[in-house]
Amino acid sequence: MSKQYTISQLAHAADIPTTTVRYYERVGLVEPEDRSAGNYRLYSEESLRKLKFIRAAQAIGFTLDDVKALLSTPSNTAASCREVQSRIENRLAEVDQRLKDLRHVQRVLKASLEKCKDTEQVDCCHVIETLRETSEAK
Amino acid sequence: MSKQYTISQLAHAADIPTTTVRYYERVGLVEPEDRSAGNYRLYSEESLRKLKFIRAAQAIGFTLDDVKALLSTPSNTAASCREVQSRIENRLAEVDQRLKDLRHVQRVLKASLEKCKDTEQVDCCHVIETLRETSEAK
DNA sequence: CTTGACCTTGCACTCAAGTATAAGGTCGAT
DNA sequence: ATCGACCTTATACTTGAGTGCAAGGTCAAG
Repeated sequence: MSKQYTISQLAHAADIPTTTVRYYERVGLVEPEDRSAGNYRLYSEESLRKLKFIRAAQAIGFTLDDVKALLSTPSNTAASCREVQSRIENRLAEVDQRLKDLRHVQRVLKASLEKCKDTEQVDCCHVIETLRETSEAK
Repeated sequence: MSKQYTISQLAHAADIPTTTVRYYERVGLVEPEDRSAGNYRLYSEESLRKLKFIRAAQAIGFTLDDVKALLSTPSNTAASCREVQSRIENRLAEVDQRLKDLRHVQRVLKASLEKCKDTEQVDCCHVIETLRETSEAK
C-alpha cells in the first residue's frame, strides 16, 4: 500500500493551493482515493501525477476542458489516439496563429516607440497616428 | 457643422455592436456629443475616430484601461509623452515574453505530435509522458 | 394610427479559472 | 481540555470585455 496524502500535502507537493485542488474536484478532474475517519480527503500517488500533468498541460495553453478530455480518453484505442492527436494539432494551430499575430503586434509597438524616440520633442506622441495607420492598413 | 451619427450608424461605421458602444460609454471611453429631441445619442466624427483607435489599440493587446489612459493623456506635455512611451514599453516587454513562452509551447507541442506519429501503433499516445518530462525539465 | 425598426434604461448573465468567506468539525500537542 | 493548525461544506465573488433581456419610448412609412 503506497503513501497517502492529505489535501495540503498533495497541494504542497504539486505546488498548488488546496482550494484549487478542491476546485479541480468540483469540475471533475481529480478525486480523492478515500476519506479518513474524520472525513478528510486522502489522495494517492496517482493524484499527484495527475496534478502535475494538469499544470504541464496548462502551461502549454490547454484549457481545463482539454485536460479533462486528455485525461479521460479511454487510452490505447486507435480512436482515442486520434482524438488526442487532433487536440494537439488544434492547439498547435492556435499557437502558430497567435505567434503570427504577436509578431505583428511587436512590429507595430516597435514602430510606435521609434516614432516616440525620433522626435525628442514635446509633441512626440505619434502613437495615435501610428495606430490609426496600422488599423487602416489592416 | 459636421455630420452626426445615431448609435447604430456609428456602430456600423466602426464595425462594432451598438451594445458595445453603450458599454464603452459606461466605462468612460466614448460619450455622445449630444442628445436628440427623443433622447437618442448623437455622436460626432471624433467618436468614430476614437472607436477606431480603440479597436486598433485592442488589436495590439492593450486593455481598455490602457486605452482609456492613452486617450486621456493630456497630450503634448513632456510628462504625458513619457507616460505613453512607458505604456508602450511595458506592452512590448509583455509581448516579447509571451513570444518566448509561445515558442517554447510550440516546441513541446511539436515534440508530442512527432511522438504520436512515429509510433503508428495503437498505444501511440505518449503525450502524457512528453508533457511530464517537459514539466520536470522546467 | 398602426407597424416595425430603432432607441432608452437598468439589471443580470456569460466565460475561465480560480479566490474569498463563513460557519463549523478534527487532529496532535501541550 | 484547549489551542492552533488543519480540515469540511456551501455560497458568493473576482476579472475583462462584453452580451442578453425586459419594459418601455420614438420615429418614419404606409
